[in-house]
Amino acid sequence: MSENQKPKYYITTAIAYTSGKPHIGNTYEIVLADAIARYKRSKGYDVFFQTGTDEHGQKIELKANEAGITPKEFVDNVSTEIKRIWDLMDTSYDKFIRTTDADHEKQVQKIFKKLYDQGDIYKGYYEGMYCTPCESFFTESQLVDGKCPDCGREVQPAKEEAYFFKMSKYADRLIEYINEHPEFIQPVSRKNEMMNNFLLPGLQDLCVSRTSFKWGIPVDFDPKHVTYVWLDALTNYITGIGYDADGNSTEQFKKLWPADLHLIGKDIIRFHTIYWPIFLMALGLPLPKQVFGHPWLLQGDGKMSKSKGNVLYADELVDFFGVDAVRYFVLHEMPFENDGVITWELMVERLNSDLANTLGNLVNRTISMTNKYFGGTVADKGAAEAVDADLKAVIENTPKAVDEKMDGLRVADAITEIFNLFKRCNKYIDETMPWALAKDEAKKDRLETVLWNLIQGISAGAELLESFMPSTSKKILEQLGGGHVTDKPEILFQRLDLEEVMKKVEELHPHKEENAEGAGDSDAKEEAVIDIEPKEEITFDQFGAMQFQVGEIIACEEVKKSRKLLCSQVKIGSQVKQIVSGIKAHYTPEEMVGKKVMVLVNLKPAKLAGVLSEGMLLCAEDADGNLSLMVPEKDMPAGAEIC
RNA sequence: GGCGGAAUAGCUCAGUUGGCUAGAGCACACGGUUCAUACCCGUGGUGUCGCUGGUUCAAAUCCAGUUUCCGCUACCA
Repeated sequence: MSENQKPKYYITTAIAYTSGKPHIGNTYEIVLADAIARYKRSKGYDVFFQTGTDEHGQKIELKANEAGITPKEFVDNVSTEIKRIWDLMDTSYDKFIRTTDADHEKQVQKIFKKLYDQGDIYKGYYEGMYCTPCESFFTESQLVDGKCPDCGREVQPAKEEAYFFKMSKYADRLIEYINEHPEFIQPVSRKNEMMNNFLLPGLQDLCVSRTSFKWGIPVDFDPKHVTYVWLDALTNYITGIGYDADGNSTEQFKKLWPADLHLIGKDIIRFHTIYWPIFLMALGLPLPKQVFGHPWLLQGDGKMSKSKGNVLYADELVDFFGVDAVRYFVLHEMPFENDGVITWELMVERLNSDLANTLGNLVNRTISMTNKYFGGTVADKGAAEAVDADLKAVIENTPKAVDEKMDGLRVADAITEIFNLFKRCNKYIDETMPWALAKDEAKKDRLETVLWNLIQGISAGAELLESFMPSTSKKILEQLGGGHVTDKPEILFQRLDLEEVMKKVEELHPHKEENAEGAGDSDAKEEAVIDIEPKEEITFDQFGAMQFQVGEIIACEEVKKSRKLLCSQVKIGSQVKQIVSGIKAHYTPEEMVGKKVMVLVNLKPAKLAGVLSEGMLLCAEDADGNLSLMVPEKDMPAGAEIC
């Protein structure tokens, strides 16, 4: 079959945002995509697999500033690191695109212009409350008690020039498309969320330019604007394969587009199933065939947090377990719809149970017997027995079962099918008892046939494994050698002792215990360091403008309509103020009553969830969002000024 | 508040359009085996299938109500 006759398959991952080193959760996506890409290649598809990095935006501009380097230097570093990890994970991408690539930037500018010229993008005003020092717009609802959520200063109603995309124009066509293509959004449960929350209620036009930061692709006909992230990032899927907005797209583009699968995280489904299809409609391009919003891989012991030292990185896991074990884990442990969990303990358990015991030991015992009984070489002697039939049936059926699972993107289930074959091989050994056959010279042919069958079974499984654990697949096939096995079998997966692993992990990331007693204190303090974005210096007058007093909570109840709010009656001097606070998750109304707390009293009253709030209770917040009310260290009367 | 999903063995979950004694993996226990990385094979559950009611010859499965958890969203920290 020539290259041209092969059906094409274009698969992409989301491009990784270059704000920092990707953890194992981010790394999962590229491994999943790689498994699918390798599988499709094995099925005879002409696969093009694209990944890359998303490198623009205000956050990166800020991070680069902090680091004292230019944004370009910053993203060069991070992008290199990301690529290093993708390579470490043995992923077979064909193209690694960067949104700072010159040809991408040029096309984004042309796309912007084209959409503007045809009237889909128009110049309008981004209206809202503006904080001058922060150079940022906020909607009324984003304001914290009427002030800038970043710096807490006054904001002014203002409008900023911005470009918008007319989303509503294409909404009906998109609704129709989604209804006619039920496979477009995967898993299907996400389809309803998009329909009910966005499409059916009516789409808002999307702001596609910013003037508040510089690190982006300038709008060439209006250079004080930079292209806002989604128009810049999403278009990588077409610019990376040679799209040209003037109609001079490459042959490669014509062959590959539309994409067969966009593999993305569940958090960005909306952008890929609403905005991206609409951009494509506006450009007159066909829509991608499928968007799969995969679930997340989460830490077992609570939220990932750098201060807890429990962030897992792919390269670290690889140091302990090896590339294929990590690939196996993330692929096998990730269900189709629910989030998966990864911990050191689970990782060790999978490695020992599935990889070392079931698979590694199987290969090892088979090679050992082949060497022991036949000097390393066996052939099919045709001494079949009834018991062979079932093994052969499983060998024959497993590829079909894997196909079925992979067609539905059920990667974890596909791997399970392969391991069922290995388990069947182990059972076959017990059924045939080669060591017993070996004692009877008359059964030599039978023994050789058994080992031959076994090698066939394992080899079949190893071949299927190529998509998921490429180097293990290769190693097994090499060791088995199609009937002439190696005389020195290499241990594929060494069993690990959980306690020893945990000890090493402990050395690598000293775990911080929660109990705040005695000697543990210094550690606890060290981990508790929280750095927040420093705000601009203020004058004494500005400080003086805020009035803080001690307030006594005399009554408190839940705000029924909300999830987070408590409504307190706070006695301050001779008056009582009603204050609503978002602390339901941390305090019960009963606990609140009687507390004397620090109150910002001259804050402009605001309605929260329809309830009037006439001030603010001050709290300390840790890295995990736990809140603690500020109370006076000595008993003070309600109304005492805090200064 | 709106829309949707989930609740099944100690743990993680399967259970298609209602149908025979409700399943798998892991963990645990016991038995077998010795080629092998103390490995492999087999056997083992009293599970009120969240709770209450309803439809039916028959409900884990369908309907109504209820509790808890989750997702998206809104509002809001």
